[in-house]
Amino acid sequence: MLFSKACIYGIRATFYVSLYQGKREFIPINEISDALGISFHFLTKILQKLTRNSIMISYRGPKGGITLARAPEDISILEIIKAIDGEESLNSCILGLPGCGTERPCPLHDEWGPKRDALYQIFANTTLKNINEKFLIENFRISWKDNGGSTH
Amino acid sequence: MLFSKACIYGIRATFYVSLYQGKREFIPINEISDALGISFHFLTKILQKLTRNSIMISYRGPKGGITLARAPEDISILEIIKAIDGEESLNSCILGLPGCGTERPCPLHDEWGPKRDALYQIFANTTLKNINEKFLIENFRISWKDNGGSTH
DNA sequence: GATATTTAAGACAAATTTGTCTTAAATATG
DNA sequence: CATATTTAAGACAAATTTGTCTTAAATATC
Repeated sequence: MLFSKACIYGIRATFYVSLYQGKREFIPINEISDALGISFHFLTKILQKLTRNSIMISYRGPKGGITLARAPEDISILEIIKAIDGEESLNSCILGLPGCGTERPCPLHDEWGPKRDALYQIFANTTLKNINEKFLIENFRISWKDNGGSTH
Repeated sequence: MLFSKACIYGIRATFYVSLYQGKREFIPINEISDALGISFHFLTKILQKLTRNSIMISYRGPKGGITLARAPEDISILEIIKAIDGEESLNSCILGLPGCGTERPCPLHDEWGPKRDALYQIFANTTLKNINEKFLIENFRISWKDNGGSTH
C-alpha cells in the first residue's frame, strides 16, 4: 500500500472536483462523500489539508463547497500526495534507512530507487488536466460504485 | 510507504540471517534485534510468520535461533513480502478500487500498473543469493547503524 | 535432574490511522 | 433579521499497527 487511505480519498475527491472545473462553482463536500462512498467528516478534514496547501479553495454557506485553487493544468498529482502523505512518501528508502542513496545504498536501493524516482516524475508531470482528458476517452472510475462521478 | 514496518523488519532480519547461511547454525533472534535495532519481541512475532510460511526454521533452547528453511537462491524477496504484508500489497490498485485493471481502470492505473507489475517481477526474481552477492561487492547496510550486520 | 537459554504464544499497552460527533463560524436567501 | 446550508475545528471513539511483558515449552549443558 503506497498511499494512506486519507491520501487515496484526497486524490479521488480532487479528481471528482476537477471533472466539474469550469462547469460548476463550488462543489459541496457531502456530494463528494456521497458519490465516492467516503465518510463526510473524514473527507472534510482531508480536504482542509488541500485548502491549507492552496490546492483547493473552500467557501462556506449555501452554494458553498470546494473548488480547485488553480487551473487543472497547474495542479499535479504529486502536490496532492505531498500535502496529505508528506514529502517523504515518494522519495525515501524502501527499508526506511536514513541517508540511503547511491553512495550508501540499502540492498534494495538498486531495485526500488529507479522505480520510485520514475513514479515521482510521473506524478510530478501528471496534472489534473491530463486526468480530465483521459476521462473523456476511457471508462475511468474513481469509486467502487459503477462509474461513480463520471459523466458518461 | 510501500511496506509496513513489520515487513521492513522482516526483510532486514532475513538479509541478516542470509549473510550467515552456510557459516553458522541457528542465529538467535536477540542477536538480530540488537544488530538491527529492532524490538526483540516484535521481531520474534514477525519471524514467526516467516517460519509458518516455511521461509525460516526456528529451534528452541541454547544454540537455538532461526535459519533459512531453504537455500538462499530458493527464497525470493517477494515470498517475504507476501508472508508479512500479504498478497495484495504488490498487486492491487493504487486507489484501492476492487477490480481495477485494463478493462476497468482507475485514472492512475496506466501510471501505477506497469511500475507495480515490474516491481512484482523484480521482487519475484530477486533471491537472497542475489542480495548476498551484492553484499560482497557493495557497501550495503541493513541498519541505521554504520554497516550493521555486514561482515566487511 | 536442575539450570540456563531460547523460541512460542498470548495478553496487554502505546501509537497511529481512520472514522464520528458536536459546536462554531460564515454566508445565501427569504 | 431569522433560517437554512455549508465548511472549520476540535473532541472523541474505533480500528489497526506497533511495541512490551509475562508465562510456557523446548533443549543444551552441567
